[in-house]
Amino acid sequence: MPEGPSIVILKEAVAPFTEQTVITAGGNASKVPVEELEGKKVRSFKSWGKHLLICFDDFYIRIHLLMFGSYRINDNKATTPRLSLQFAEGELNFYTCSVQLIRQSPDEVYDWTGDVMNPAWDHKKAREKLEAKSGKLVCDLLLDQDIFAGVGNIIKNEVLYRTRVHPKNRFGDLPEIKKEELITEAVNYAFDFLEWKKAFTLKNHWLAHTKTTCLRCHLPLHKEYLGTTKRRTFFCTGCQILYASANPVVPGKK
DNA sequence: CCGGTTGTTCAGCG
DNA sequence: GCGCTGAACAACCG
Repeated sequence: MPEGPSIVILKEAVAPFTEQTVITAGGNASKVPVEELEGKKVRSFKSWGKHLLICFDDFYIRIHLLMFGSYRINDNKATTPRLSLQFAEGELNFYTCSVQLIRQSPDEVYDWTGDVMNPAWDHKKAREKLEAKSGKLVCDLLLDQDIFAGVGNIIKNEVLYRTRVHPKNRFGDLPEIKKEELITEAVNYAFDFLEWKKAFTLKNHWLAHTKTTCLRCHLPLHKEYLGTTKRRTFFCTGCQILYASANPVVPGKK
């Protein structure tokens, strides 16, 4: 469930527990001293990219749902939660996720301007970070959480399709207008994703992700595992342009 | 029933 | 000590 917009939905769903005191805390997140949460008040819920932050006075809990994480609000599953918080009026359960207790303020840890869902998102800074990594492939850069925190594999595929950019372009080889579009559409698509996910219609809106035919060209879509992390990538070689490289990669050389 | 995945971390290597 | 890569991990869907 976990790209940035899904975490925003989670953050909104748990907001009613703000300023509530944890009565009992449990779970099998062995590294987290859960008993320390008991009797403490949740001051706020924040999100950064794919992280949900449960903020207390002197520390915060960082939840990352990874690929298979799930949660239940005022409900539970048969399995042991990684983290369970019981309040006077309800409970919060997180399963199969990464849980960390961090004794810092989120402001000391996170660059809010790098989160595509955050009002503090800074397009210009993203552009600078991209220029600094301009030799890398756009399919990798969109997944780079230091640049586009919250963007995941679905958003990556859809943004590349929308902007008609071939995933194997190096950022530096894109024309100026495409460089800008890539950044703009990463944010636009993330917010479209949010609205569609809330309406339970997200999948209906996929144009490339999991698709086999290009809606624009009616050509078969390619499915390849691309980039340093070899993630599933859907693209059309008819309308997603691979721009000529100013500095071609020499085979056998980096 | 099995294969595949909306993701990250870390060990091991050069 | 670094940067890179591949393995490991996980649960649910089709």
